[in-house]
Amino acid sequence: MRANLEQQVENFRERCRAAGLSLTHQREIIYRAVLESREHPSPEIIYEKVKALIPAISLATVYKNIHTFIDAGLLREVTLHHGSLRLEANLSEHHHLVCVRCKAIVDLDESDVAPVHLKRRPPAGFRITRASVEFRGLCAACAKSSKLTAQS
Amino acid sequence: MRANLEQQVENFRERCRAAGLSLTHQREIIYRAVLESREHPSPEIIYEKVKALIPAISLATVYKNIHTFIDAGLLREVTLHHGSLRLEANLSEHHHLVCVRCKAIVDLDESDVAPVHLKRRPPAGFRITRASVEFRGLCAACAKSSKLTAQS
DNA sequence: GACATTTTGATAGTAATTATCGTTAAATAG
DNA sequence: CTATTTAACGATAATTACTATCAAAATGTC
Repeated sequence: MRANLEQQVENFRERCRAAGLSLTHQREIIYRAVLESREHPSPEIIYEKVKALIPAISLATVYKNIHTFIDAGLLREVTLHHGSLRLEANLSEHHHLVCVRCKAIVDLDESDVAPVHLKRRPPAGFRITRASVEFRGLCAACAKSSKLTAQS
Repeated sequence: MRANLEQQVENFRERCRAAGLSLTHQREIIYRAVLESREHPSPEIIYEKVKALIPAISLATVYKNIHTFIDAGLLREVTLHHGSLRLEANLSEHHHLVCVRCKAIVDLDESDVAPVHLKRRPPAGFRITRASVEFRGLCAACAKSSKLTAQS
């Protein structure tokens, strides 16, 4: 279940202090905008929402704080590969192992993973055509070169 | 197991003909470049590989053909959200339902999906920190407005 | 092989994101 | 509570990834 909103915001303040981040008005409004969104918003969407409350805010501030929050583990990116299109020719069912640091993708055969299935009916007429698992973690090389600072 | 390369290329030619696509030298080399890649390449990487064989090729040709191939179902994009960063504040384990057309993302609670686990040992020292399932399909609104032409 | 149609290459244009830098606000010392 | 230090902000230029345009070249068909 979803914790109550003000509680989550208080937790946010706590974690900012713990991470040595200044608590600015802009930061709290940006974080709230993501918290209150169900739709996994893009930076542009967040910018629009925040601008309704802080008309003078800069788009750059939104981007900077999004990254600050990701680095501090307060927000998470839905995909680690948003920067550039990544392709595959393997059209058979399979799964992926992704390194959160170097973004390398390794295929896992379908048979390597316990069968995936949705226990409930998908929401409101959604027609599922495919299911694949993404395992995130650190590849051997990245694990060696660094400690994991923020989960992704 | 991986079908042999020349067989896959022959299958590619077949499917191009079936889709009414001209068989150009550029197309075959681009498709081969993806086929021969283990690393789920970006358009830039493909461009570099292809340029070694066709020095005069244009980057635009690479991009156009990648999209032609995706539309024809010959290639698949690893993530549907490479165009723009998408965020979430929900840090607990959960899964996603994604519409291949409108790119909407809906959360599924961890308990809605049968437990995910890797049956074999992850390759070469990879440390997994998280596993999540992406269900792809068409949301109700998109299913109504169109037929599914290419799988993603 | 000639013609109609696609595709290609060069390049200009656009969207998303990042860097720079002077100004302002937050944190902390006194 | 004021001054000082430091971090963050806002404006905007720059960059990166991608897309559109269009004349020239290659493909497929008859």
